[in-house]
Amino acid sequence: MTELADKSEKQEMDKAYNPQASEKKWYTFWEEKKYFTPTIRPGEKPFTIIMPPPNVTGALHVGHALTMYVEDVMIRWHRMRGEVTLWLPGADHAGISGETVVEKVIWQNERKTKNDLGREEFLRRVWEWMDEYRDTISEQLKAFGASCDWSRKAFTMDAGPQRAVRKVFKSLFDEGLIYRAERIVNWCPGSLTVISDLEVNMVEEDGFLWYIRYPVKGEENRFVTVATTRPETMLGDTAVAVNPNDARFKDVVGKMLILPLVNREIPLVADEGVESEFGTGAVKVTPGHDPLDFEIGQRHNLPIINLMNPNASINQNGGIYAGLDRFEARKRIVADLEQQGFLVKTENYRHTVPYSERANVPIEPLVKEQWWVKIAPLAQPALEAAQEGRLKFVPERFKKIYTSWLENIHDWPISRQLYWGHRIPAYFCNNCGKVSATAEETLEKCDYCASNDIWQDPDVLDTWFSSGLWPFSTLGWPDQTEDLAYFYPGSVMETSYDIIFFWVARMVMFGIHFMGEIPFDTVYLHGLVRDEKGEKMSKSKGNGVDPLEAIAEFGSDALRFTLLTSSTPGNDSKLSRTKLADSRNFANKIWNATRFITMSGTADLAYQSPKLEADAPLADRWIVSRYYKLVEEVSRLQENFQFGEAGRLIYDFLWGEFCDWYIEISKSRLNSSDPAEKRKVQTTLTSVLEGTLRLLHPFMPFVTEELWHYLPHEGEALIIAPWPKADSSQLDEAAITQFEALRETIRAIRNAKAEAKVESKKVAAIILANLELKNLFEQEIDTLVRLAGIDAQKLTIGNADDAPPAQALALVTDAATIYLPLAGMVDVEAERTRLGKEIEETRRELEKSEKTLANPNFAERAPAPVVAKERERLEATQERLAKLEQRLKDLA
RNA sequence: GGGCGGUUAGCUCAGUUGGUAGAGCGCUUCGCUUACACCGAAGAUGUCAGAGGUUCGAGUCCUCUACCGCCCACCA
Repeated sequence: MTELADKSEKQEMDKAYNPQASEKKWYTFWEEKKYFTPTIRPGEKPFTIIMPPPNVTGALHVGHALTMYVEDVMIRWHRMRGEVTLWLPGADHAGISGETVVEKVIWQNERKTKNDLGREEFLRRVWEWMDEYRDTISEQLKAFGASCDWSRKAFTMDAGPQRAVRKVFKSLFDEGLIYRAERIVNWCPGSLTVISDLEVNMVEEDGFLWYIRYPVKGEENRFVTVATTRPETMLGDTAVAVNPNDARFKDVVGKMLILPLVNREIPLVADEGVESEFGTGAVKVTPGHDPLDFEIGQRHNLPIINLMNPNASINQNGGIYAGLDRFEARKRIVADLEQQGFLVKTENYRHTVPYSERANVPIEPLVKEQWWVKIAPLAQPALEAAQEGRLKFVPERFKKIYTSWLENIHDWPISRQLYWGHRIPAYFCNNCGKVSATAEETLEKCDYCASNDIWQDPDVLDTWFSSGLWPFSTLGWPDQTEDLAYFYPGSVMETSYDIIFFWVARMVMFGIHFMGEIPFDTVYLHGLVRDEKGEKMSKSKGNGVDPLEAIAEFGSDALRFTLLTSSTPGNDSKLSRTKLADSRNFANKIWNATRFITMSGTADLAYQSPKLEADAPLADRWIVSRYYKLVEEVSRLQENFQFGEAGRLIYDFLWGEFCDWYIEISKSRLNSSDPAEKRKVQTTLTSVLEGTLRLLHPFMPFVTEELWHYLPHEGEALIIAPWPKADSSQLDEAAITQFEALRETIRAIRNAKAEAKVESKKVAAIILANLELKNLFEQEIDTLVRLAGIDAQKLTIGNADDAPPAQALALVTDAATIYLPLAGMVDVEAERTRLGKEIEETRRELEKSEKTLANPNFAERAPAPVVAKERERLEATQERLAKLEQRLKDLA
């Protein structure tokens, strides 16, 4: 290992950063050194993130990449702060989608369905698939640079989590919080299972509203007209309902109607649930296939007719329509109604249709006996945790979304008619007819009559049931393990905002119920990653960015830095190639900065942290001060989960200040004939860079780790190097303002040269300034000469009141007045115009300042520092204006 | 029908205790200065969606409006 490190120290650096070479090398190094595996230190509060387990249904997408990067930023940061840090990785068996994916593959290869194979064989195939893809996912996580503890990796179908699931089922069953009931459920005719409301998407579609008249029994030519979007369900109508306050129907309520086509008698009932304003005010009631109708049916004791086969074709209860698909039946029924004179009219109608999220077909509401979780007793404490502020949300607005969902929560149907998943640990007894639950792998005999003539429920549990236990099932629960005691509750739950209900809420409910504590104190929610056009990435659209491809082309750090800096918490972001290229360039920039510094011969330099030295040159004091400011800012932002902003600040510092200015300034001192002088500047260069690499490490772990080993350092790896401490004793505010003056001067000269299109690289210059700044410029002659492009022989630094030269460009800054006596620059007229423009601009600024200060309320109410600053600004502007005006006068 | 988010330079977006608008890309003009052309220097461009309000002062707080997007919801 140290061999590896030594090698990078000695090697001559390449001209450009090569991510591929570095990424594998360092990940292996970190892993072998076991940096990802925390050492439990009793009494110390650890920082813990349980990774949202990706579905084992294929490769990871960019959304996963963002998840991992955000979590890894937190993890690496806390690890560097010296905390016991655990990031526990895992994978989810993904119930329906897992089953569907494997079904598809088998169908493609063998033209066989899961039923052809049978439960056992099918499950064997699913396991094969899962084992393969779990490895793929692990490989991808490694490519991301995820510093998670592989020794603790978990899978929702592992023996441990399986045991946890049974234990929870059994407990809730015993507490009466899991019950079995016949209710209306969302049936997915595509995947042939029940799904929860959360798995249903409402899709707006153009459809029709059909008006059908139902004859009133025994009254010639009297009808009640209903409006419906689903005429085919009329076969299962067992009533028509109207609002009890609807005067139009007062005298018909209670009478019987004749159901057209079927000729069955059904009552006209009055129910509050009916909106008089809609349609005709009368609604057909199909308790077997509509949620509202089901409720009306419950209230009025209406019979339930199930019309559909599992694949949503009409069953034998549909009479002559039996065997038809529901949409085919719709056409026929409408045609028949029309033909027989029952169809009053057809209106175009835009409405929402419930679709199964998984199979992308309209769901079919139907009545089925299912297992349910009675949710209110679990939801209440989860709600309170948020309301009382124990559970925090980042960004805060999601708290409201979370609480309002819990306030209106419905019972949770948990059975799924699948093979793949946690088999429901409930057994039916053929002898006594009762049902027993167990926490064991199998149950031998009925809990009630001890008969062994029992059979297990064939269904499995909703995948979110096991996901909800994730924060403690991964730590060994129900056993009281050391991990569980130490790492539960976790610190942050980081995930995408679209699974607050599915997952976050359920973890909180189960966590409180079974562990007595919320499973984490902070929920951090990131947004969706979209494509360049802002569209949601998806496989079907083919617009998804494959993170591995992006990594291959730009590097893992580039993808990470891009995703982290182009988003703010909770907001969606767009990913584009130009952004990726930009981040790659940044990695290359710091690579080359390091290369430049080390090429000056820093190999034998002893490590030290950036140090402010009173007698050091201005630039040194400046960059060290700026570095410590950065440390403070970045740490603060990390604390507040503002990773994007933190990353951007480091970028700006490294590129805009360290490289553009400090390295440039350092060049002449690196060439100094005085070895001590060279050492000094090298020390500042390496120490500031080393410190900044630490700050950057969570944002670009690979390149920073690689570069760190080329620099003087302490310890064996950057990943475990201590996070820099902010230190106000290392701040020299004066150096910052002075350096600013120097920068301003250099920029002014560069600007003037560019605008005047000066050919020669070095120009003559006369800089006039007040005493303090004059001294500064004299000390910084070398910097001025080199960075502004001044001929050292033709530089004069004088007092503010020295006589100005006649033939020269005049540049007025707050720091100084600079004269450039440029050859051929004798166009007095042009110079006058230029000065005139500048005077005009300065006057505008002055006016603004004067206006603010003239307002008596400003001085009275604004805080003193703000007023003082405004005064200073006014004075500086006045001075500048005076100088400009003087110059204009002199030219005449 | 409720609720939330967005609307800032041509494009993509920052801008968290309210104090005279920023970055990257793109564009223009220079430049192979011994780290980097995945580079350097200089430059241009904003009624911060609109209207009102609070305030000495509003991109930032409040109200309303418009457009875009999302979430929730049993008008068939």
